[in-house]
Amino acid sequence: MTRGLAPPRVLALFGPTASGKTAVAEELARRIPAELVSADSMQLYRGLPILTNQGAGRLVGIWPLDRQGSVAEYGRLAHAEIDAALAAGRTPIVVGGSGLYLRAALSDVEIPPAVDATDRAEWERAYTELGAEHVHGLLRERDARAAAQVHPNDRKRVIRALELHAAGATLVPEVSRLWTDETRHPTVIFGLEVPADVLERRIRARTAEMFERGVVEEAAAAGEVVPEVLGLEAVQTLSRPEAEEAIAVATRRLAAYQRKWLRRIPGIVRIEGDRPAEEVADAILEVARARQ
RNA sequence: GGCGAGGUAGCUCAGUUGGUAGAGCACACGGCUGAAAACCGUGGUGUCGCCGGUUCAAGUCCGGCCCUCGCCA
Repeated sequence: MTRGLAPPRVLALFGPTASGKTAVAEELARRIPAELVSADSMQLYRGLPILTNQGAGRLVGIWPLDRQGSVAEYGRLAHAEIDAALAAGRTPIVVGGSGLYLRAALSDVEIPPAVDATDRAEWERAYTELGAEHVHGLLRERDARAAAQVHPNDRKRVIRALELHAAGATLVPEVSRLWTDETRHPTVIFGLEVPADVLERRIRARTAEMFERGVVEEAAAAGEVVPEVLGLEAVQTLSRPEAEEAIAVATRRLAAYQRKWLRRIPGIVRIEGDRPAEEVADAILEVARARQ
């Protein structure tokens, strides 16, 4: 089979860590001319390929570990990759487990602008010196809608809302387009879900495998990094059994978190059960073609 | 066998002069438009090792037993 897909010109695959996204994406790429585009906030970084489960695809390992990336920046890169693939007659398959990143890749929703770093530092100081309630009160006077949405203890968002207001923008737009089914191109999004016990087994196996593949050396070489990568500190500071346990626990929690995002994505087609990647890939193509 | 320490939530542990069992982590649910594997909110899930005694009232005091760890034999 060599033809591409149209009108659903973009496919997206979402699912928890260890749900088998990567294997399914690779099966799809064998069946149609495709380009895999990662929608994973951690795989963007270069230097921890084992710990972050990097596979093939665009937007994998593109940033050094000492930089602070952002969704907005990722979104622009993803748009360019998707459009380039389409221009080349290939089907972009967006694969990832970060819900916000997936939406940034598929939609053209503008994520609010950057602000002056000194502004942020000032709000940080105000938050520390005057207290959460006081600063939240300032936000209520300036942007009541944002204040209603953000808890006073949510330091990051209170500060973000204040700096956005100062820049003439808002954290909470009157009409949100982020979690709608709007996409830049006709798109079908698939959500992979596997039973909890299967996921647990795969997480354990994958964690053990990381150590076989040399995650300890990888982590030692990385040193101190900007993004908070799951398990990095554990691998650097704990014994292997302790680190394996810590990573398995954190990965299980991450998978639960990703399941929440999966349910939040509008129009997602859920594929459930513990099925071989070939079978899932066939099912996905069948649904995608039915929408042509 | 003797001496010592201990047994309380899934885990690690706190619990004062006896007065409605509680922290962290885990877990569950929810929020989250420059960090999203981040951040924030809510929730205690228990035969206090077992049996008996004292007491209005026992995780707490008394007696016996069981189990774990350490040291000595």
